[in-house]
Amino acid sequence: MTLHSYRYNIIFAHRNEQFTTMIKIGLPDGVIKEMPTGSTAMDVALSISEGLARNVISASFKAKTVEVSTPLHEDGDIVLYTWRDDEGKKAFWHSSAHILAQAIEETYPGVHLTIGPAIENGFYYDIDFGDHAFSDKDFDTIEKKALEIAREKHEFNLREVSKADALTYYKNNPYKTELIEGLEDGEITFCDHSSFTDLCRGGHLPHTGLVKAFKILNVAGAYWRGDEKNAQLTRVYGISFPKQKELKEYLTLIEEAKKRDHRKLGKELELFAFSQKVGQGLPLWLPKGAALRERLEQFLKKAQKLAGYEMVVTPHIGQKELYVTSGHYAKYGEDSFQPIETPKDEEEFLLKPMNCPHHCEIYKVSPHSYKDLPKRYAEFGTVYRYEQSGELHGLTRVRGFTQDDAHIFCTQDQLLEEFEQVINLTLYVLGSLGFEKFTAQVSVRDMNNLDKYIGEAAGWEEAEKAIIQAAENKNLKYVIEEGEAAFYGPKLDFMIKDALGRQWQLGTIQVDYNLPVRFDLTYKGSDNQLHRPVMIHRAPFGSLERFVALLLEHTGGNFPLWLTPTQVMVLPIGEKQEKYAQKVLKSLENYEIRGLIDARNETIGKKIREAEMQKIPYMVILGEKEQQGEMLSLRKHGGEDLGSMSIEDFVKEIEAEVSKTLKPFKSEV
RNA sequence: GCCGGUGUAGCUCAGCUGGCUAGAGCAGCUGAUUUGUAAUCAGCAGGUCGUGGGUUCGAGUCCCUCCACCGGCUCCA
Repeated sequence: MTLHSYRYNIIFAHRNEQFTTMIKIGLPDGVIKEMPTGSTAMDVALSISEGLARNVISASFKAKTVEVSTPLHEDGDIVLYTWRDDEGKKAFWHSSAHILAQAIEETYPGVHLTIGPAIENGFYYDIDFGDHAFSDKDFDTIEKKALEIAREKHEFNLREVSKADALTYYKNNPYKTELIEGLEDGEITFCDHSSFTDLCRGGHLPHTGLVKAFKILNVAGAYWRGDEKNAQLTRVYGISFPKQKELKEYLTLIEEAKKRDHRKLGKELELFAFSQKVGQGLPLWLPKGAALRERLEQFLKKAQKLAGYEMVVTPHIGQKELYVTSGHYAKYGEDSFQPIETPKDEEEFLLKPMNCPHHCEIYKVSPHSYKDLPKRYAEFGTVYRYEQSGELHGLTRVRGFTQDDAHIFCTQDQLLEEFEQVINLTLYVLGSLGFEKFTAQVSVRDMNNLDKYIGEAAGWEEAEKAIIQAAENKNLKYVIEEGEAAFYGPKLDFMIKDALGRQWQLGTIQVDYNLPVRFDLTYKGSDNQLHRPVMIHRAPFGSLERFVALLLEHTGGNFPLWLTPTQVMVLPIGEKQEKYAQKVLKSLENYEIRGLIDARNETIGKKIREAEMQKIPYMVILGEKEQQGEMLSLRKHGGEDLGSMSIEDFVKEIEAEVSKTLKPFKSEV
């Protein structure tokens, strides 16, 4: 059960804290329960839910304004927050940001504080340190100081301040002054604790003492108000917890994430590499990585063929004019494009940053009738974008990458069905690769700002309806985001959650009303008139680079069996079993099972260890026993011993395992 | 691009405040060993200490330039 509330003054209470007034609690079934004076936060929590009580560290009461999802609460009712609630965490970390600010200000007098909000995991404070370069050497001092402040159990007190008084208080701080300038009398509040005062909207712990663990995670540069034209501040990230143990758990989680970092795994599993000499952001795919890509491509090609796509191939460069026509050149600016030098300066070529203009030109090669639509052109198109150096990140952000791109040209009437087809294909792709948790995000126009969108309103409306209808028809869990549409059309993105609960955007499907106009694409309708086709961009993987990165982090390197580079490692125990090992491998290869033999003169323990580290799903161990019985002993990655079995049974085992994730694609909607 | 940090052998890392010829483990090579479910033993080889410059009697260590990487910001067709 979650209680939602908005606009309140939270006062956190310790679980043993007694309430001095009679409290009414709204229960989910609509019952209002009255708690006598003197009840503790724990009592109250217990009457709400047994399960919740264990987590209660705090409660708020005397709320000024409380709005809840179900109309159970009246003014003055209690709203309980637990450490597990988003609101509770927010208050906890918001308070911690104040403590951090105090610790820093007392250590480095003269710094300018700016803003310090709670975030999803912890909090940060943006600070102008002046000449001091705040770095990890300073963390220790500040952490100790913060915990000292916490231990003193200072109360947080919110008070209203007039604009004039606030400006006077912050006359030496240009940032706070700017913030206050944007506020009106009556909406300015200061929060005091200890000797420290900060401009603050409210929402706090009752006192600092609840913070028992405090850690500064890192520092980073951040522009004032997020604008790169503004001064750059130092952003100090921190996290805090009510228990030391929880901090430890959090740090362990971070360690876990580091182990799954695709850059680390990519190196360890010999999938890809970078070379300073080749250039930054330009990945080199090693044999195992290339094989993985190949398999992904074949997998998608097969499904796409069934879904009626045609493969096309377009060059890696195009004339500048092409991108001027498409509008991309004006939109992204020349700095994003990579020019090609030509022997004579007569023509200007650019490395291809997207495939769509090329596909539009393919569409234009011949005239089209409504009878041959939809046209679905697919290409594994490698594109180059000159990303700023600081934005490059492993395989997720590179300067050269291959999109599993396709463009569908269809009539407005076909839009709904085509959209459903694409969702169908995307779901198939995600499902086959083990992504089970996802939601869809439908991005539509900002209805208050219609000027920024091009194309006819009627078409937009239909497209937005079609997308939502398609999402409904496919039973997707979706949210509608107003104002998130691209200027040229609405879109649907899949938001997937990886194994560590991190959100990623994947498998985008976009409707485009812009390019068909810019390239003057037409088809002849049944009325013998020329009409404008609608264009759909889609890429289930997004790019192979990004997708492999995501897959690595999601699976921790344990790919689905059908995809993994080496499925089986055959391990003869001694020299005498080498021939038999060859025979076993041959039989497996006849069933299209990918295996290798490790016949080195090493102990079986060592060979197993190395196969384990390479995350190879199956290890086949062959000794004298197995050779005599024409059997094999099977070990699964992770140590599970599957005992001995015949080759045929092993093949069945693999085939069963593969078909758990990889199913044939069904093209009907 | 911006702020902060890092860069030592193929990989992971040690090398304190400047001082003999820069170390270790793994990987590699050679030899012994022919092995039963996560590291057999021994020997050998391997480094312009990211790059260029500077300070110093002396620089892996201090300073500057550039390059790359890492954490963020901004950006993401």
